[in-house]
Amino acid sequence: MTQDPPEGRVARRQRRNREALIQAARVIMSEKGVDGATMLEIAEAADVGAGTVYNYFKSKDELAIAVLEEMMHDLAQRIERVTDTFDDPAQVYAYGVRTVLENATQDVRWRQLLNRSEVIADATFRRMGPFAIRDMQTATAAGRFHVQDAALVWRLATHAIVGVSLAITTGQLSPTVIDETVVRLLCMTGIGEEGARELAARPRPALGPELAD
Amino acid sequence: MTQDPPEGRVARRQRRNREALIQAARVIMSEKGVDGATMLEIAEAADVGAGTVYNYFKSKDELAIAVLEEMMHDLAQRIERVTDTFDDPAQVYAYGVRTVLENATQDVRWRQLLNRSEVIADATFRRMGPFAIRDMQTATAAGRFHVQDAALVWRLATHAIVGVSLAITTGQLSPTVIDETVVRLLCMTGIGEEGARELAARPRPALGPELAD
Amino acid sequence: MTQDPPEGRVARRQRRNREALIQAARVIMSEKGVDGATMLEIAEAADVGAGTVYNYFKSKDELAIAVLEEMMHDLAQRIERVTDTFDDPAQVYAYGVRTVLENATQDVRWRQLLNRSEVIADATFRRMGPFAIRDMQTATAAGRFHVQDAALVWRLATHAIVGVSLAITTGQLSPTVIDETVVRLLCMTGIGEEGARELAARPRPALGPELAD
Amino acid sequence: MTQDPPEGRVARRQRRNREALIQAARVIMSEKGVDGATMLEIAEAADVGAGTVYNYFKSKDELAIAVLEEMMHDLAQRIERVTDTFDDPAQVYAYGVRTVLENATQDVRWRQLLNRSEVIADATFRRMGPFAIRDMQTATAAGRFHVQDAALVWRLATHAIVGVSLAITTGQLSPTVIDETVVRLLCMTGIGEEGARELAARPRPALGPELAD
DNA sequence: AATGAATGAGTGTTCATTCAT
DNA sequence: TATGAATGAACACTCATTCAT
Repeated sequence: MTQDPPEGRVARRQRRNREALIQAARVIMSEKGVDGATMLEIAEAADVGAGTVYNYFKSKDELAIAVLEEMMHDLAQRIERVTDTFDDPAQVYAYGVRTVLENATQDVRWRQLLNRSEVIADATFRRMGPFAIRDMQTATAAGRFHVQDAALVWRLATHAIVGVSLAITTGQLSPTVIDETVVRLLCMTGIGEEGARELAARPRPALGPELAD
Repeated sequence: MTQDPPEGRVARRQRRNREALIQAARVIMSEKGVDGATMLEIAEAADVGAGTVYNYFKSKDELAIAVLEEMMHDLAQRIERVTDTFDDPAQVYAYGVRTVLENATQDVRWRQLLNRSEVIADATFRRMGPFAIRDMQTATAAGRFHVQDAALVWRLATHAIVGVSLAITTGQLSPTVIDETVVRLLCMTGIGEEGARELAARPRPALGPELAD
Repeated sequence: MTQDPPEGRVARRQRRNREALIQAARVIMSEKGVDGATMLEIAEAADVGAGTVYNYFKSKDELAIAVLEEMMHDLAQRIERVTDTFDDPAQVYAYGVRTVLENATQDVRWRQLLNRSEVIADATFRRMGPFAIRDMQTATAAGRFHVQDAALVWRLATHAIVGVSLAITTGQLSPTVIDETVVRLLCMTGIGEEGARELAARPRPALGPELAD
Repeated sequence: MTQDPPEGRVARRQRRNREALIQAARVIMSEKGVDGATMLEIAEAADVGAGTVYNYFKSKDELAIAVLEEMMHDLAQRIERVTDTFDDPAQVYAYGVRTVLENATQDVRWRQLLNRSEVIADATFRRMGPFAIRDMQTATAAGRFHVQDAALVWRLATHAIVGVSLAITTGQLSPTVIDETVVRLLCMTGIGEEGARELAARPRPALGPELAD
């Protein structure tokens, strides 16, 4: 009964470097935007050589994507922490959908990070998918939702969310459409319009603060 | 009986150029961000030579500011169009404050346009000031507000709005603070907390669409 | 009856710059190879700013192609100077074909300049085409050749030349195949094998020296 | 009764690595040129780690030299195979000189491999020297040549060959000088101009193909 | 005032080489 | 000795800005 071999020094340094790079990029890119951040300053902030960044990320773009995914991971955990106490599994999913949509709309960094919707949608799908899918399945088991292919529903939802949020942040849509968007996305779970409206109208506890680095 | 002395050809072309440049920059910078937009492509879109831009704007930064101000001007007009029909002058101001705050929070372009809060606050103060100040004075005359130096109150409000919106868009504050922020800003007019809450709670008609270029 | 408007100062400087760049690149790239030459040293040798090079050539590659074409142009002129005195028009073409082939094989710079055969073949086709085609047509008119579509024959010849020379310079073929290659290429003109052999066997005056820059 | 002490596993692997590296470099550098080839891809093609290359070659330059020498070794063997059947020992040397000159002129890889003449001359001197010197001595013993210090003559010849070939490949000399160059180099052996011309004029069987890797 | 060629500082990225393991 | 992660110098290329015309 051996444990995992106690991660060698090299592997440890690599993990540290990778994380340090993502954190440094997260801070700097959030401040100045992706274009404003230079690879050199990120490298220096992470205390590695200029070329080392490219041992971990093939390009600045890939680093930006890693930062985006890290932020999504964070968000997912903050959502978990709130929904932990919910009794109704359907409400867990509803809270998640709403929160993701609001963040996509209001956290500039999501857009500042990448201008390409597909990338954001993809990251959202992959990083938050496990939770969303689990929630839908739980709610379906509890008889609240009626979803067969939860992954598909989540795929549809992420693209819809990103598309709408893009339209809002570029002034094509008014932010007031958020409420109705949530209702429509909940309808996709087969809960019925009444149920969807009721879910969407429930009071929503505020999200905890962003995790420190 | 002549009209305004028929603006000479030169002056006409200059106005056209300036406006064309702002419109071109608005479109391109909205799409690609300030950094992503090049002065050359803006010049070409506005159908002027590369160097000509600098006859109108001292730098790319100054052009971005002009675009920001243009967008604020637009927003002010769209607000006017809605509040035109309001009976209560206090509500006019309340609607304006809330709308500016929501836009500052949700329209990425404001931040994408400039990273410096002071500049945004300043532009907001100057471009929307005439309306806001007028509204406060009207409401004061009607006995709803009690404001002596409306310009000062508006100055305070703009900096507060921009600061809070920055905190929201960078994840330091939850978007849910918006409601309370509006109430507190209304309190500054001397309407009293009860009145502020009541004003803030009134239904808000949606803003009209952005003006075409 | 006006002359060409006496080329303005701008146009003059531009021509000077372009030529200076090509000459500088020709010298430096010949010495160190394309990869070994840096755009900055070429710019400095041509006495222009680092960025200016890109006003004339979209990329280093394009500059290398321009140098290649310049060298072909030179070669064409040196061939002309020799063949000027030939009586037999067929011999003019024969001399040209042989000389191009020998140069392609022996002047490292052609290969050092570009590693891509198609580009070399294309440059050869375009820069020497006018001469080669004219020669074939003259020889056809004189009853020596029987060529309908001279451009096509020249197209075939250039690709064949470049392909064979590549094989020779990479050691796949022995340089001794050059003689037979010339004969076969001459056969394409319809002069018949005997005639081709006779043409190929004639003594060949040496080419003059490369033109100074 | 043991043979050569059965080269230990270590020594065997070392020889294999060194050879594999040279072969890999030969192929890749021939394709892309020295600058175009990266040490990493060479290492991978030879199936060793990136750092391992430096246990065998101090630098990329030194590896390129090793490749050059390997190619010379090859060439020497291919020459041997042809001259094996020659009766006149003087002709063996003559064939060798001519072949080296032609190759230096026509095989781009020699120049692509290294830009410094001295290095090429040196490699030629060392790798082909044993054969050339032996041939001169044999021919002297047979009364055909009159050479006292064969190594010196070969030293002179190699520098002359490389110098002329450089001039040809850079367009300073016409390839037609090759014939006369061979004659003059043969004269250095004391065979007399007549003899040299006669030797140079003899038909030359083609070289066999390059050895596969 | 308008033009667009010239400029050069600044950036992302590559890669030969080193070195700790 | 073999490894491959780390390094940083070097380079192609972009683009805001200037300035001669």
